[in-house]
Amino acid sequence: MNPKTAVRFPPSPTGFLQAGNVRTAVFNYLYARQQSGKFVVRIEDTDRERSKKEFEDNIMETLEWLGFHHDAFFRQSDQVERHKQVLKGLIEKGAAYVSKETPAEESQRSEVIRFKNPNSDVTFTDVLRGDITVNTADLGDFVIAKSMDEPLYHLGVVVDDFDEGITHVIRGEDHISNTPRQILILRAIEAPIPVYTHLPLVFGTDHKKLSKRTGAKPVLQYRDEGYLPEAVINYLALLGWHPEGEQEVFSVDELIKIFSLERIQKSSGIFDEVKLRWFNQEHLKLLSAGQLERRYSTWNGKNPEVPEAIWNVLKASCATLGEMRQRIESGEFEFLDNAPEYSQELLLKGAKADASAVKTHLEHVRDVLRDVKLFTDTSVKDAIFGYATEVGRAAVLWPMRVALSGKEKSPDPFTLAGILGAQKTIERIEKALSML
RNA sequence: GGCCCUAUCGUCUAACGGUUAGGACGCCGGCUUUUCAAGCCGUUAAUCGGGGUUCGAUUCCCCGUAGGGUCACCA
Repeated sequence: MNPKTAVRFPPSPTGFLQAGNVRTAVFNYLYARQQSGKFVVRIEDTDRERSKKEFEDNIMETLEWLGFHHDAFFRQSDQVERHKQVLKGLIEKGAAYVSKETPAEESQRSEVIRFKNPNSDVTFTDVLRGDITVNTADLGDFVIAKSMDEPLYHLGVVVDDFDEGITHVIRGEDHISNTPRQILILRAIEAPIPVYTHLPLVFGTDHKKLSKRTGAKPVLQYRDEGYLPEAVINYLALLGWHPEGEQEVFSVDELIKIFSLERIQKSSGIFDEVKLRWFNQEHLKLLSAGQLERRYSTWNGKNPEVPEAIWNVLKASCATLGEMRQRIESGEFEFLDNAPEYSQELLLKGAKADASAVKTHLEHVRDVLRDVKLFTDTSVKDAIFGYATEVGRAAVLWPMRVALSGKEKSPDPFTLAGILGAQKTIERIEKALSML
């Protein structure tokens, strides 16, 4: 670990983690790992009223699923004594003061701690946008604590970032307007100013900041639907950031290697679930049949009973593990174990040939297959394909496929033959023959 | 409304000031080992508007316009 770089991901446990939050986590994590720096997770629970344990659990479970392991973890509520100490120092210096108030609302205190605003221009440098100057005068003497024991957000953030040695603050651009007042506090406690990178926001299809209301799902729901964490990370990383070149599918390790703050986009992006699906399917395809089966089993909690070759079929037609489960559990592949029932009509439907011709073809196929020594999908294909091409592929392949599957739609006949093996394949062709 | 940020195909994006403005997703079409997929090939589609600067602006500057963010004793 390189102490030169430290970043943090500080969600407040007032809601579940959705794609917008998680993308911030992705950028922070990628940057931390690339720099061999420290990735700090901090639960911002200074608002005791709204903070809920279930949300903290959701946050930690999401990070765990993504594989974003932290190098340090703490809750802001554990730092109250430290915040109190800083508050005292600030008041002694005259940088803050206890202010008597007339509560406008019932929940408000008659005494709060306000920061003495110098009412000046504050300029900071954003990695993406360059210098940003804001006049803090219209902020007034803002409240930094409700009481000595109840620090508020800005105070907590600044002190905790300082204590953790945070060097890079990578957060949503909705925090740009918070930055000047945080810098004011930073100066008052004589803490170094971190490098700021304000990320463009992630919008929903309504072009508004992603939120629960606008249909943002908890990211864990994508896990439940059968998305792979590496696909979610890949998609989110490319939402608002782009490497050089035209490659889009990357492993997490590759992303860590090539990520750069400088190439982050300045304008907001819309979360597109359709493209996420595509990324997921691409990552699914990267898995071998064996790997896929293991991932599926872990995800589904039990071992599926389908032949290994089916995983390759599933990969070509499903974008998520959930879709695979649906296909498997619908009984679609039961025909592999039990000889299928079907009508003569279906057997001839796509053959573009009459019954007697089909009969001749299937007899030929049967005879040829009896002589195939090493019975695999490719050897079956080698044995039959030339003949099929000669007499018309549809006339041979369609009935053969129906004979093996009993279905209008299925994997191709060679794949099926390979899965079923010589005996079953020939038996099923015999059965079809008996129907003609 | 004040302050701040942003602006390339529907979406994600590429393009040291000089490209027929490129790629990806989706859509549509075609090809194929019949069918459903996958794969391959192709089509459709964009520089917000107006002024500058420049031999030359997607690119730099200004003004509009549009979108967004933020203005708590929330974070």
